[in-house]
Amino acid sequence: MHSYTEENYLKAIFKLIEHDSDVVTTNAIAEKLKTKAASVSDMLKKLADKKLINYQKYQGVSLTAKGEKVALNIIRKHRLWEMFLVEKLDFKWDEVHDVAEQLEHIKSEKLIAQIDKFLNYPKVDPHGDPIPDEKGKLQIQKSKSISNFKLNDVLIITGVVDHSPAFLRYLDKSGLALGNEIKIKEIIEFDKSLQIVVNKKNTIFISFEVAKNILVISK
Amino acid sequence: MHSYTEENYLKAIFKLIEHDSDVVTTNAIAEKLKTKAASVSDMLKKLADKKLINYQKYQGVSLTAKGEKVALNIIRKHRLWEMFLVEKLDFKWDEVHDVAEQLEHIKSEKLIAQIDKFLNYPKVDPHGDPIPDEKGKLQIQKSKSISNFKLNDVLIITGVVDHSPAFLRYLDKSGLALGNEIKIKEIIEFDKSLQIVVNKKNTIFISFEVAKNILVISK
DNA sequence: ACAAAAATTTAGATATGTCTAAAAATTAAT
DNA sequence: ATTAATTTTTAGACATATCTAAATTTTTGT
Repeated sequence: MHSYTEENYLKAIFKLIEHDSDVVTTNAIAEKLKTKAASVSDMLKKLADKKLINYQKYQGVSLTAKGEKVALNIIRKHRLWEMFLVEKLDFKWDEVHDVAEQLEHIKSEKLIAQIDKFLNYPKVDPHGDPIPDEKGKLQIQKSKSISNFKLNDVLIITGVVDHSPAFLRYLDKSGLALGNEIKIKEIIEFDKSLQIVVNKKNTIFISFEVAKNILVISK
Repeated sequence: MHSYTEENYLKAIFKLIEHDSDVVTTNAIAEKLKTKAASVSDMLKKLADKKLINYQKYQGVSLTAKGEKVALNIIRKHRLWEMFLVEKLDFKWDEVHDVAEQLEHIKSEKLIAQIDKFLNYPKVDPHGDPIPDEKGKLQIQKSKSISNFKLNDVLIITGVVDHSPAFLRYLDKSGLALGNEIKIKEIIEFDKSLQIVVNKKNTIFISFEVAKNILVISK
């Protein structure tokens, strides 16, 4: 079995690789886990010994098949727990992260299988992130951020990039939720900020920064 | 905040005091936690420094008010999680212990409050053990084991002393469940084993050892 | 291509929790 | 009441995971 800490390192590496390059640097991991590069070096050595990562000194790391399996399992558990908290225990989507960070390390095959069943096998979590299946299969997200679209495009909100409570609360306040339809009404050339119509009703302004952090698909 | 290990020590001390004497010995704790007396001594020093236990070398330990509060909170979480597993996730009563041992250490006030609400504020767990309230108030169990009663007494099963899967599965197999009515039909003098009628239907034999481990109240 | 800057690793410490073996204190027995 | 047995504690190690500071490697800039 893997320690709490090892699991967190594998998850961090997976997430850093997922969106960006194919290799992760020591510093990037240190920043993500709020620890120091020296500590990361130590742990990388340990994970490499266990064949969970591909690691050569100074050359960055990637996950082995074995390491990726562990990471995906943790992510599966994290996202199912988030779903459970929101769907069954009335948590808001900006409140679930820290608790799910703890729950994801509970070791019990049956527990997570039953949670999955109890939730009726959800495909995405409350932030629109896909939930890997028992085998670690992850559905590819085909959504892009709003900033990739053009005037008059009609889109459906499917997810968020930033998961911070501050950002999620801003979306709540602005009436932007998963599943909402938005239409790009105006694009300000100067700062790339946008005017959008939400659910054919309310017109609001969002900055380029916000637009980059909202994931959508064409309607 | 207290570490996972500290919480387990406090819970163990509480449980050892609960039924037996007013002071616990180092060896008793070591046996309960499956560790060595030397390790216990080290930890007791630490817990005493934090004012969670009353401890004088060689004289055994008891919990301070502060330590008892922590212990009761862990027990509350453990029992609520057990209830959740049985009621909502179709776990059997002999399957919940190990998972609840992990879940009880999750740190989130809101989480446990919501689980409590979701279960509609249960008073006892699947084994009939009382669930402490948010303030740590524990309802006193007035039940005794079957072995304390006499011929022709009619009783209701309210709990179990032994929580081992082996014992619980034996009860399932014998048709003995919480809430069942039993009548003492015969007491064998030689070995104190009993013949009992369950729910006015089935007559079964149970050993004195089993009788000691089933808690009941008079009907 | 070489020096300077940045990133990464190693060395040596610290903190937690565990262990074995030895020492000390308590309890039991004659 | 003194010895023997048992229990408990201390001393010294070990494993995990972390840190700071120093050393090393890689990357960048001219």
